[in-house]
Amino acid sequence: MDSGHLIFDSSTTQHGQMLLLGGGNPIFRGARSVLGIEEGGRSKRPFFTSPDDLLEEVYYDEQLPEKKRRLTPEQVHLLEVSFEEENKLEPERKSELARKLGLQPRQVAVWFQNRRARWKTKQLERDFDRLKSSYDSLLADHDSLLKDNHHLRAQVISLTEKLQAKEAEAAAALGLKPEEKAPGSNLTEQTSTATVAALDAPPKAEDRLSSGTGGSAVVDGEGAHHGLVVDSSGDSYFPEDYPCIAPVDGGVQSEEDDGVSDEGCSYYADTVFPAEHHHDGQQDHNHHHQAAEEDEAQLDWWVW
DNA sequence: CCGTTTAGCGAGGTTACCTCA
DNA sequence: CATGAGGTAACCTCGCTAAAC
Repeated sequence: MDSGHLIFDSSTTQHGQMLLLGGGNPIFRGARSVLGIEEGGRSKRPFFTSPDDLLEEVYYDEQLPEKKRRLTPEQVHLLEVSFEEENKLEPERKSELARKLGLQPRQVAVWFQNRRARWKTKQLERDFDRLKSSYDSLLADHDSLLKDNHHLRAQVISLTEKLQAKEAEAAAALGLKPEEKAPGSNLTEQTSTATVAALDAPPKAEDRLSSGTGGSAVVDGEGAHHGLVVDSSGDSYFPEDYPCIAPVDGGVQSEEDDGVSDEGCSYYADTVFPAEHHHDGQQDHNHHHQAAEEDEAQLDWWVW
């Protein structure tokens, strides 16, 4: 099962050292041949069967292992087209492609393997960018809300003080003592107290999170200006045009779809955002209250 | 049926070659 | 010309699966 390294196979050793010939003849340095690679690539690859082969002019002329060659643009184009159709390669399609392209089936298989790896790398980069911009937007919203809150609180205090002064004046005009309040004056106190309390209190979980009105407290309103979307079901914080991001709730990807799908799906789904931030019908209903309490306890959500 | 062997494939990681700035 | 970086073909290892025995 192990790869059969022939003496003159220039494949690397376990530590990446080259097996060089005759003191490291540069001619054969790294000459990983694309010739004679048998399907499967784990059986013997017929490079030089004996040292004598190397000394023959004919071999040099005709059988010198090819240096690694880039595929031609035409070959790459056809492979790309095929990859677009399906990023996995069935044996039949592999043979067909190899025949069309004049390549070894093994080369086609290797190209698809590498292509999937490249696709995955790019996809991860795209996902990272998306997540970062979402995070930045949310952070900006959060900062903005904190400022608003600060401003409103100052206003409440200021207006309350003015009202109290007016009440004192009214009481004086009626000849009442300062500790005696004019009729209805306690209403002002109650109102201002309630207002400040509202500014102090952390928002209810159902206000912060996606709700029936279609959005979180953060994302509602200004969030929309940043292209952020919490849709009516609260499934995703990703923009609507984000291609095929899996629903966060129950968004467990199938085995077949393990992030390497050709569908352009994100690698991130249920691991990115806490599940409790998304509605999930009955489960959400059952845990809503508890989750809200935990949120309030754990998050420094309402910071002055 | 059940365990073992074999072969193929995919993911993840690595190496070495090639190209280009 | 030398060199370092980036892209990529080819490879290795490991795990999994299915077919054959």
